[in-house]
Amino acid sequence: MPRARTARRAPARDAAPDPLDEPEKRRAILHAAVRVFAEKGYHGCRIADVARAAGVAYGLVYHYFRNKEALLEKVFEEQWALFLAAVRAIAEGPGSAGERLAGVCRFSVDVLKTAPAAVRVLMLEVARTPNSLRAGTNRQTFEEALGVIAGMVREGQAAGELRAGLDPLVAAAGLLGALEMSLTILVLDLLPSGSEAEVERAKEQVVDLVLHGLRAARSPG
Amino acid sequence: MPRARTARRAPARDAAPDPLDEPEKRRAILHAAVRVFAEKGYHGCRIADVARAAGVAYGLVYHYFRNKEALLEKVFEEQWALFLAAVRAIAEGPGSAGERLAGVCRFSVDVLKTAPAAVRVLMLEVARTPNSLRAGTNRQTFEEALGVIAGMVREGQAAGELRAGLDPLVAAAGLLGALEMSLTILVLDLLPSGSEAEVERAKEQVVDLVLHGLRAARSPG
Amino acid sequence: MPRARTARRAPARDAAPDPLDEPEKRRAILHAAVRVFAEKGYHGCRIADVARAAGVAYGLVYHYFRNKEALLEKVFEEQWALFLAAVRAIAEGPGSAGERLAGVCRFSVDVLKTAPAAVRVLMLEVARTPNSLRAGTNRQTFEEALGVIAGMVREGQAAGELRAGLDPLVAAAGLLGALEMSLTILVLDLLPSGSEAEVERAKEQVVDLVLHGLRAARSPG
Amino acid sequence: MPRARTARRAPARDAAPDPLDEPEKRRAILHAAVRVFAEKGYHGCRIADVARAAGVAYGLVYHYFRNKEALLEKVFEEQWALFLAAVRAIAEGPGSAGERLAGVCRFSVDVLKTAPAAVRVLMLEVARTPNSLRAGTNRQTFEEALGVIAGMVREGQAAGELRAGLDPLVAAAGLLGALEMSLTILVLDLLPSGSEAEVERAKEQVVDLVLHGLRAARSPG
DNA sequence: GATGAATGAGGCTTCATTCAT
DNA sequence: CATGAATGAAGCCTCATTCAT
Repeated sequence: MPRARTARRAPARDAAPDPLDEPEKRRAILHAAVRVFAEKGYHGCRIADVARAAGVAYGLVYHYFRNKEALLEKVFEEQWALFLAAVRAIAEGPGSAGERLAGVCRFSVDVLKTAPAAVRVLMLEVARTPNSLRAGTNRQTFEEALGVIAGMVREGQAAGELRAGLDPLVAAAGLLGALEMSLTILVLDLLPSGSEAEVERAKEQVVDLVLHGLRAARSPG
Repeated sequence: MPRARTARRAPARDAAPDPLDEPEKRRAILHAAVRVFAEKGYHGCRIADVARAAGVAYGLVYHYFRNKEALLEKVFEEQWALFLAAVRAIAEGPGSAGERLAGVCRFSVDVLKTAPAAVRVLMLEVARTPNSLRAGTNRQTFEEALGVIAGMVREGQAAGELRAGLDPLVAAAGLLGALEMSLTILVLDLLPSGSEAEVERAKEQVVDLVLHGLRAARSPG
Repeated sequence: MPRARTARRAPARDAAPDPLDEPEKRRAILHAAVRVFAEKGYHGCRIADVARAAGVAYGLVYHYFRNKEALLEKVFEEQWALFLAAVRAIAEGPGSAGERLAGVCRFSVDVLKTAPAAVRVLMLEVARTPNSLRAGTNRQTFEEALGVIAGMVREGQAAGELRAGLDPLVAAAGLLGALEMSLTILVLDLLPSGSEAEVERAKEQVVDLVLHGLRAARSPG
Repeated sequence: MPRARTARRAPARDAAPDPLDEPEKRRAILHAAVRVFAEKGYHGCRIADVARAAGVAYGLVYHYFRNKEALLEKVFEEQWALFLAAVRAIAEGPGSAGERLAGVCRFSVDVLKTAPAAVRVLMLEVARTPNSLRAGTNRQTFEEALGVIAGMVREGQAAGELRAGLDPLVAAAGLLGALEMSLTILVLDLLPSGSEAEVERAKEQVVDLVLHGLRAARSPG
């Protein structure tokens, strides 16, 4: 009698399990980790904090993840994967390159509203520890995101819609950077972001900045 | 009995001493801290690492700085102060707003070539730990830099040189962010940066991107 | 309703079950434990290691044994019981005391060839942890073995075959000790023990040493 | 001004410092470790126990020793070094080979009276953990001791004083083993060892056993 | 000033053991 | 019987910080 759906292979500590089959508590731990890392920072929190936030026993974290760092990796991996998937969907969707790049910006700001904690982890912690961006899955995922965006830039340039001469990689990095720092000052409340309208406005500002740059259309300079 | 010339006010742990009178080893510690923080990150290094790199006993670090965090603050303070001073000099110098903003970008990339470690500290660690940007001198310094740049944007807008409608703060953040991420991919070698010429080219790309944005001047879109 | 043949008394955790009726997996666990304890030592292995080696889930170990220590006790008990039974058989068999003691030595070395892991457990772990020989079943079993051998010595002394004046207990301990250390250097490969012949020779050396001592028959001393 | 005697090189965690210059507390820790390991066994004690017994702070143990295992190694090393030195002195001293071997046995038993804790560590813990005798300094030291004793046996055989035909290594191992097990039963109080006289008697028994073996001089067998 | 021995709290990690299925 | 997810106490080790010299 095949115990099909319930068949659960060995916990496979740290390997990404089939989402449909993923133990509920493993997910709880990952969700809690996002919140806790976002709140107190990777170095500022203890595994115990994550476990408590997840409502599980201390040791269970180590049942599912090799150690604290592996947990962080996993969190990054998942968050970036989500982001990357969305960016890909936009990149492969309809619209001109400029429209799609604008879409990426808008999406990013929207996520901030929906899941600020996740964004903070991505923004404040990802890639910020030396040797984090420099190696491993994170770097790879980051490069992929960069590549997808650079690809859009390239398309736009080929279509004559975007300015030629710009290195697509530099452009992509600039876009992500501008995006990130803008989100950061939103997160840090350097910019008024209380109301829906304010965030909406900030969103268009970012889009505008990245697409049109600073200079006035018919600048005297 | 006045020990006139040697009269050194109480070590003034952690206060910035008169540069001319600053003990050589205090300076050595600060320099070492920049390198070590850049190399291994604040949390990834021990006071002993800094002391060793400075060639002093680690007790001495505590002679000059209240604790590890105070040392970090001081490092940030100095690095940002240098950056801020340069940005201010450019901001108050000659040229149109656009030219001066371009100057800031060029200066930043140049610093990277001269002192990559210092830049990495600024880029990777500053403001990236939750509660670090959110409070303290760092945030203040960051806001100042943001303000100076936003000021230039405002001037440019007033002069009709830069596009009105853009929030100067968002623009400033975008500029810093684009700058940072571009530098980051340079640092991470995602962009070829071996030769002088390559770095020079990257520099102009960044300037270009920030000032003109992505869209072609007479885009068909 | 008597479940006659299948009637298995409550698992009787840890009690030695009727050998004929012993669950196969219980035996597998015990066998695995001998190997694993021998390989990594009691403290150096986890219950999970034993379970894995036995090919069962580690929960099952607790089905059959109260805890890790009880498992160790059981392993010792079985190994020593086997050894003790053999020694007893020899002791009660034919031959002079000297011949029988020689038989014990020969048997011991032979076991090493057959089941080196089991010997290592006996040699390296038994009784070596403070409080292990000092109390519990192990000590008792050890004392029994000592007693049986001392008995043979006593018989030999009574028969005038073995030197009087020697404390039988000291003699028994000396014999076991010499045996153990000799086996140890075999196990550790301090002595060439690759070939059958070499082991055979070592065996006779040990017998010789214990029975005749070091001094030459008509020593000048 | 040369600070000759006080000149203390870097702590050299774990390296054997010049005895004359060894920090008092380092010595205290080593002494305490011998006692505590002997009392509760390596696995049965915590670093905190050692620190408390030594009257120092927890962390100081790690100032002088890399970790718990390194501390154990050091303890073994020192104890074996002392034993080895004594054995060497006896081996190189006057007397026939038999007399000197007897001297080794007597010395060993005497040490037990003087420093039972140290002996227990040597007896019960040394070489008893798998992979302890098998590698590292311990094995080497053990082999040396074995070699020195085997050397005496060889001399005795050459002089016709000891029985030829015996493998010196087996003989040395047998001697050490008999010695150890005899000491063990003394330590474990399987043999009455309360009074001075009893221990003295046991000592001669061991000497007798090892030198003359079990068999009666003119055994009927 | 300078040194590094000494301190001890904090936190990660392990792993024996329990228990629901 | 069998499984392995879940628990949590225990203990090793790190490292910021203090202090006597």
